[in-house]
Amino acid sequence: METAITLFAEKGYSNTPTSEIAKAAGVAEGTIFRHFSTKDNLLINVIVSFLKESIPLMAEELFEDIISRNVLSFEDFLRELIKNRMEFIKENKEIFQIIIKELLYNEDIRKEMIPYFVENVGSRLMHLIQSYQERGELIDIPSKDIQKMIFVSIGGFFVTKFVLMPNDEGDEEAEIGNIVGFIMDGIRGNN
Amino acid sequence: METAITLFAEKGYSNTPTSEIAKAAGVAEGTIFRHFSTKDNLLINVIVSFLKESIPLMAEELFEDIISRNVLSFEDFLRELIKNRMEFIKENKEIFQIIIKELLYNEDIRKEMIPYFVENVGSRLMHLIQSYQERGELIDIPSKDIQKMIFVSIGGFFVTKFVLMPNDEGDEEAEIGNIVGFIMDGIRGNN
Amino acid sequence: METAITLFAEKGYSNTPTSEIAKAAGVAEGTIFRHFSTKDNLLINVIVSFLKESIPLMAEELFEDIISRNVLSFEDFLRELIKNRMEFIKENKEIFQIIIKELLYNEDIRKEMIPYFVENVGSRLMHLIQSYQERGELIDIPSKDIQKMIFVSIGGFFVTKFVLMPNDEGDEEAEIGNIVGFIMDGIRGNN
Amino acid sequence: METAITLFAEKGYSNTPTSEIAKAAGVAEGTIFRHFSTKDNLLINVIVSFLKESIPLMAEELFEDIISRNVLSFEDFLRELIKNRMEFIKENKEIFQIIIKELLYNEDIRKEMIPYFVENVGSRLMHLIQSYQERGELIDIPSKDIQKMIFVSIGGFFVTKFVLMPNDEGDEEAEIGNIVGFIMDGIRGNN
DNA sequence: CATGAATGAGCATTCATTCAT
DNA sequence: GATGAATGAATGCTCATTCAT
Repeated sequence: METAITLFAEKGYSNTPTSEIAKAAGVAEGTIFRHFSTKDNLLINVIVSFLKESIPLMAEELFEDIISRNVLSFEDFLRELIKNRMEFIKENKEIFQIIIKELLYNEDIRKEMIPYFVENVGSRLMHLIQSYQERGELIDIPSKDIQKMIFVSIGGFFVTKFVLMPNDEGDEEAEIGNIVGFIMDGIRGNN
Repeated sequence: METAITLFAEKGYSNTPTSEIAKAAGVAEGTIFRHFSTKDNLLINVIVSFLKESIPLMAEELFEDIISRNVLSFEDFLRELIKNRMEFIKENKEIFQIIIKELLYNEDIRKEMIPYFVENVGSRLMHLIQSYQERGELIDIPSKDIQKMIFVSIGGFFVTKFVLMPNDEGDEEAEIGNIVGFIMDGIRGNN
Repeated sequence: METAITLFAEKGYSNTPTSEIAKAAGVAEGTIFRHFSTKDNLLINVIVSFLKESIPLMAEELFEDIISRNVLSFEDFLRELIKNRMEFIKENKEIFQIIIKELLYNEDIRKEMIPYFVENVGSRLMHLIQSYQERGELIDIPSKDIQKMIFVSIGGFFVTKFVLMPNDEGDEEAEIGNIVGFIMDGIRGNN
Repeated sequence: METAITLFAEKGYSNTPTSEIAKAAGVAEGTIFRHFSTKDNLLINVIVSFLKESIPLMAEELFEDIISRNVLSFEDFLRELIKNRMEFIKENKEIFQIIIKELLYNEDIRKEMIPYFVENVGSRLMHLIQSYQERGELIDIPSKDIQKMIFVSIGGFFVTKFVLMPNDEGDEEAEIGNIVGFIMDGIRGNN
């Protein structure tokens, strides 16, 4: 699976022959099929086992904690969320690239992943947004719209940084500051 | 090329055999290769000829006009920009899907398109942003950062709407309002 | 198709790789699939096009002729039938072997061929038998039973001669005499 | 071996993976190879151990008995033979199907089985025929020819009934009567 | 300039067989 | 003796590309 992740990330799923995966992994081609039965299944295994690990973790670590303590401002929460996810993706850069690519390319994966993500992450974020809205920290528009903006901004940021332009180095601290500022206050000048 | 666009959008470039394109287009398979010499080249032709048409148009129509007249607020400009591009993408939904998909999947295309786009659209937008910054309408951070936020927000919005979830109908007017509001003022509550 | 016939007859359908057929036929492997799309389809083509040629021929040449003239004894008819079919099978030995083998091995082919054969050959033979029965030349048991005996005897004879023991040379004239005598009069001694 | 018999009969030898046999038999795949060393060898074991059991039995039960007592007419002997073998095949339907199929498909098996069968069953039958011929009960043609007719008729009957058209139910008593009558007296009318 | 048959490298998958545990 | 993971050669099939007509 590790070898597959590396190769899929490099050349894309459908441009990576199983023979190459086998050779790179130092096993026979048959072994791959004994374990995963299908090349498609290997991809799904790679993705699912990553998500299974990462999404609950993310949910636990961040949301529950924060909600129960109720200590942070939404702005601080956002910063923590982005920092935390950025570290995570940096450690799992390759598989993140695969997921993003296949999300667009592969309808089956799209159909399975989007609802899974919305359900697990979306619903928690939504509650959080609502509780901050009640305290007046966030604007009073449908929480679903706020959530969507946040997803698009953070997702777009990560996709740009890790998939579209993976070679652009930037000052991460500053980038995070920028995006948090942007999500919170937009770009309007204050005169 | 029209047939190719339709099929590439439907099933993805690498899952569309040239034989199928030929049949659907009512020509012989050889004819495709006489004109484009390579399947890759057909894809590039499709994308490039679309961009050649659309980007200058976009540049002319919007930027020059606006800058010379100097009449709109940045918020109004943004709204016009998004409306205009939304119409355009709606009319060219299929090829937009292709470009987004291949942008992620195909390194060659990514390497060719991103600089082209940055140069043609980015530079103009940058100037515009700077002139609005000078008037104090936009915050005083590096104009490049502002531009990036705007790209990510608008791009993410379009990708979500037309590629990731093409079946979700929504109130467009409201959506545009939301995103413009978000880009300008973020999500912070006003108490 | 000729090459396929030879190889299928030699080693059996499922033990003959398409690669070998291609090589032996002096064409590329892809060419086989361009024409027949499937290995199964190649087999079916081989068999069907043979049957299409042979069965109507057999029906015309023998039955109609004989019935209309009404000249032969059933014994003479049998002799003619067997002689004629023997020549035919000798000319098409290989494909006969294929058909017999696959008839047993391949349920699909069995399900298609038996009814086809019964309908085309069986019904004509049945009428003939009945008309000979009316004249008292044949015993008075259900014509279907007579037909079945004849099929089994002639079929068994051909299968033994051309498939099971293709290397046993024998005096054909005598063999035919034997089998006609056997079908007509059995093996009972006359004391 | 029992599991193999069932599966070989169902789908044919070469369409039955050893993995499936192992699973259905509730043993590990390696175990099959520990016992039979080769898939081919498993088939041969299945067939040979069946023949070893059945042919001597057949020889003993029928021939010796009959010859020593010398009581039956050949017609009665035939009837007994067919009845007896029919029961036997009904009890071993699956393996009979396998043997018939592989007899045609597999040259090695054909080369081994036909001589074995001829030697064990053929020679005894030949003697029997000769003794009946001496008494004038059977026609005076080479006993080998009579034997061949009988083999083909009975064999063809069983193959049709149990392999080609295993779903056709029929009145067995009548079928046996028909075939015995046919072998003894043929189909000629008596006027 | 269009055609479409031919090509053959490339690929996912199967399966009999081996062997360390 | 049994196990079952690993093996890798073999196979049916696909598809971009070529080229004679």
